[in-house]
Amino acid sequence: MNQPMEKYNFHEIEVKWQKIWTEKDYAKADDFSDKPKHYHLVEFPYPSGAGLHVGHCMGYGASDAYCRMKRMRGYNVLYPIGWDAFGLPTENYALKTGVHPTVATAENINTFKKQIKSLGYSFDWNREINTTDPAYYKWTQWIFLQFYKHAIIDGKLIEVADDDTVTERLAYQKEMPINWCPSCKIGLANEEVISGKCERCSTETEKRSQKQWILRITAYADRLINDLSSVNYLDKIKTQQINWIGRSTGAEVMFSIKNHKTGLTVFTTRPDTLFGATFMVISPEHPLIKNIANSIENKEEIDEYIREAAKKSDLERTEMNKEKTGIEIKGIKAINPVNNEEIPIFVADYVLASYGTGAIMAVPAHDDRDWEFANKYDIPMRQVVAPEVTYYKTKPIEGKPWVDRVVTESIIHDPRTNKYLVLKWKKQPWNTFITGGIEKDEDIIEAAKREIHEETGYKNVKLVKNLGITRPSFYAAHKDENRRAIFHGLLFELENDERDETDQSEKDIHDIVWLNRGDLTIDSIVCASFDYWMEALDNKEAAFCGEGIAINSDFLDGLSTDEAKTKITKWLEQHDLGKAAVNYKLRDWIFSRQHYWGEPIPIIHCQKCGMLPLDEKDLPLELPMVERYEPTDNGESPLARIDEWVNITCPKCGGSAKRETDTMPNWAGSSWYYLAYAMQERNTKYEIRNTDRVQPDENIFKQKKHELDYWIPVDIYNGGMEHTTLHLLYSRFWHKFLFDLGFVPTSEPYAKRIAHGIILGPDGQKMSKSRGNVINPDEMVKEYGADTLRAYVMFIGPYDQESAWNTTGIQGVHRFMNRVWNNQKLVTTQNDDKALLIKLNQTIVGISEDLENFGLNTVVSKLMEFNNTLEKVGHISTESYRKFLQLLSPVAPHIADEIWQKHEFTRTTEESSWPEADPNYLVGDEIEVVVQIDGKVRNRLTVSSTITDDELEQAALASARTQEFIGGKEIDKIVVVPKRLVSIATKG
RNA sequence: GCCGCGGUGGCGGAAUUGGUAGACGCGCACGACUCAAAAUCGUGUUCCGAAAGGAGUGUGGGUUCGAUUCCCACCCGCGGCACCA
Repeated sequence: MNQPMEKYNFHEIEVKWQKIWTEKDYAKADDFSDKPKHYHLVEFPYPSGAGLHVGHCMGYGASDAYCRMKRMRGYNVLYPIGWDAFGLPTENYALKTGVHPTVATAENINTFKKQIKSLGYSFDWNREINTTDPAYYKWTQWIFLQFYKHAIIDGKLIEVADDDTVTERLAYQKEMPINWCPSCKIGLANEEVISGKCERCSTETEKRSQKQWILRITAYADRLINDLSSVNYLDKIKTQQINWIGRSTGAEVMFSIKNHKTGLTVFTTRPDTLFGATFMVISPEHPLIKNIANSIENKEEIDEYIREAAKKSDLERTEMNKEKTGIEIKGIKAINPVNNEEIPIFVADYVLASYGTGAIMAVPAHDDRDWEFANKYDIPMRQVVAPEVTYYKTKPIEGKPWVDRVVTESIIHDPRTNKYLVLKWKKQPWNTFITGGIEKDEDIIEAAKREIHEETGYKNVKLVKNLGITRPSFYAAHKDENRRAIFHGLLFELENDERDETDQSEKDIHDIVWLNRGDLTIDSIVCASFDYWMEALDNKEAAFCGEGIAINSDFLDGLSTDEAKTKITKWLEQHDLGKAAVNYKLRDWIFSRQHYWGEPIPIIHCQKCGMLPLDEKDLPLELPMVERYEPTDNGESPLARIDEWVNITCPKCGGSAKRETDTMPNWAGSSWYYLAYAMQERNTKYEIRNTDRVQPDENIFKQKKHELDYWIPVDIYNGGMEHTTLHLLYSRFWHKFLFDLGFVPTSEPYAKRIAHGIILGPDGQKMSKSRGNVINPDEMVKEYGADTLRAYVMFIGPYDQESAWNTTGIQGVHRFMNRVWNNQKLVTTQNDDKALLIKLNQTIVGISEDLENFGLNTVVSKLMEFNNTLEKVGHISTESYRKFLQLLSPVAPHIADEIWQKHEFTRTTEESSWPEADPNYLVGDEIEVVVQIDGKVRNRLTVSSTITDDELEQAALASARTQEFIGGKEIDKIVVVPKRLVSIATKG
């Protein structure tokens, strides 16, 4: 190849190879093979009018590189693509232009397809799916019907008869307040409301009551948490799922209401604090208000508050969270079942109707929200948990006996001088507050006063504040024992100077000193509870929400929080006053939308027979053509306007009936699409259509059982971080349901989930049209080529982090491609230099590992490093060059194939196998070793790579430079790290 | 507030079973080519210092022969959740 190098004409090369790959059907996955399978899923795009986004390139390019490598390694790879095409943007477009969504979708898909193909991604187009294709959504509807026809009872899936109106179906209809977006005119799932605003248009949502279809995802809540332990997701994703489901364990407690038969049941995670409940709160929507309306003395006031609360949008309610409001229900009292205390009941909107029982017992001393509320409305608090403190100055000593005590610790304040009294000890270098043990049955205040009198002589002190109760552990040196003590902190005020002479024995021990607040510090005073007392002293106390030791709680006293929870729950169960209970933040999934462009819900409403599922053989229930797409103002779907579609005869009684007019949400079609890919090898072989050989009693999942058994689970699911809660949770839920039905072989759909970061605009801001910082992949392909764009999005930064687009960065990668192209001329028949062979083999090892771990930025940098070495060495053998092209091929497949072909290798790079490193060429003959002296690098030695530790140590010491830095000092220690370094520590 | 993640040159970022900090790329400087520019190629580029040397991975402490990596405390940034009892 001595002719002058022709220019790197990437455009020509890329078009050429894309055509060849398509003709060869290179990416085709085979159902069943002797090869190991790899099912690699990327999130299928929503074909919007805006076209492909560089963010898509990030995910698809990374996965494409991975899949190409896997194919070279001999895997039967399934890497499919399709279209998640139902949804609002297309409907809005239709609304504006009158173009039917089907037409707009087809156009958009065309554009997307062209763009995706221009990037050379190796998708298996034989398995392309489209959620808006009736052949596809037939099965989305079919799965919905299965939800309707089944229930989970005692953890088991059972079938529910059509006329059964009692059993709780997995799909059910219910009148309920929904989040209504007045702009989109659509009901939103809780998940689609972001801090009170519509996820799509950011309009404030309203509450609206409407009949809605709901999927009972909560029936799977525990499994959705527990099964996370069996999958390989990023911890971040697992945590997000767990938090979203929000499982809390605790107890339900029944409070009775004085002079009423009705009770009030609450859910609490802290039943151990039951003795500290000083009031109760119910949500404004709570039925109790209706049930006992006649007993309420301030009914009007309450009604007004409820009306106000109902008017508030979710946004207002959350914004209001700075200041809690509420109102006491006068005329009724609740009775605390453990001590029969009468406590007031409030209505307040900080308690949510939708969580737990919609009512709480309020324990202001141990809950921030209750604390705030009690403070505002001046409700008494009672501490029932003492925080445990281990005193840092005198830590308990293992092996010493433990002694329990109850102690008062008093701080005396003199308001005239604003100083605090401490005892300055004579024999010990410390100060203390006035402490003393409490005798049996002695009043705490009296005991404290007695102690104050004994130790200071002051006769007239007045208790001004309870500083709290703590439970410190410490070592008491004078008795040589460990102590666990309940400390009562008390603040007294000195009323006058009237004082008795103290005993000589007291005078011998300590003096009395008055200090300013500023001189009371944790170091100057021996006091285990110092921080707690000072917080209270400075009026900065807060609810103690942590765990500790139960106090003021009768039979729970002395127990740890965990022990107390167990004991009180048992007690409640024994007395039929409550039970252990679990609650979730996760709500059931509101599954209906009042829109046109979605899957029709296949249900029939007959006046006589009630609700009926559409017969499965009548699926798919196709969307009718309409003229107008606007949702109706009363919130009904546009389908409700088409009389000839809505009105049908009841399949059961033959009378008049109506179709359900709600459609499914955007999430429906994507909840099972990965199964559809696996069930559709090619259109010629099998089409998912109701017109072909599906028997009435058969379904596609049964027919395609072998294919599903072969492909499922998805081995790697790569997508955006933004879908890691909702879509992932929904599809896991559907999959578990299908697993229960026996249609899929695993309980989890995705063995591994990875997520890529987003690409920001060059300004570091999220790309958006309005900011004008959008990078168009088409333009990048035109200017630099697909290979450069592919390599650049890999090189841009760590795969899972967000990164900003850098215009000069892509130029740098393009320069690399050009250099790769030009370096073809360096291929010779000469033998390779050893240095090049070593670099090559190290690169093979490094890239293989990095690709496997999605360390894509370093894959590219390692290719660059090798290229740099090649340029320095100046020549490369054909054999080594082939290996380099193979390593390059997943990242930049077009240029790799083109050069490969020019060098007249048969087959394409992809058809070749992944190179193996030669272990003989991973380390050179000579290595550089570092000598550290007293922790600093002082010397570098070039030694044989076979050197032993002893030889290395000797070589290090023998070096003149080493000796110079040791400078005659005595050597304390020498550490040799084999073939890496020698560390010499000198004395002094 | 709670949970999670992170903080390394002028910039994006490499390197963690503790073992040469700054790979690779960008930018910048100088040089070659050119009438000139762009492109390309070469050399250099953590900071201070002429050098010897010293300092250095958010801050402060600790463990160690040795810490970006481990431990403690703190500061800052980002992401998620947010009155979930």
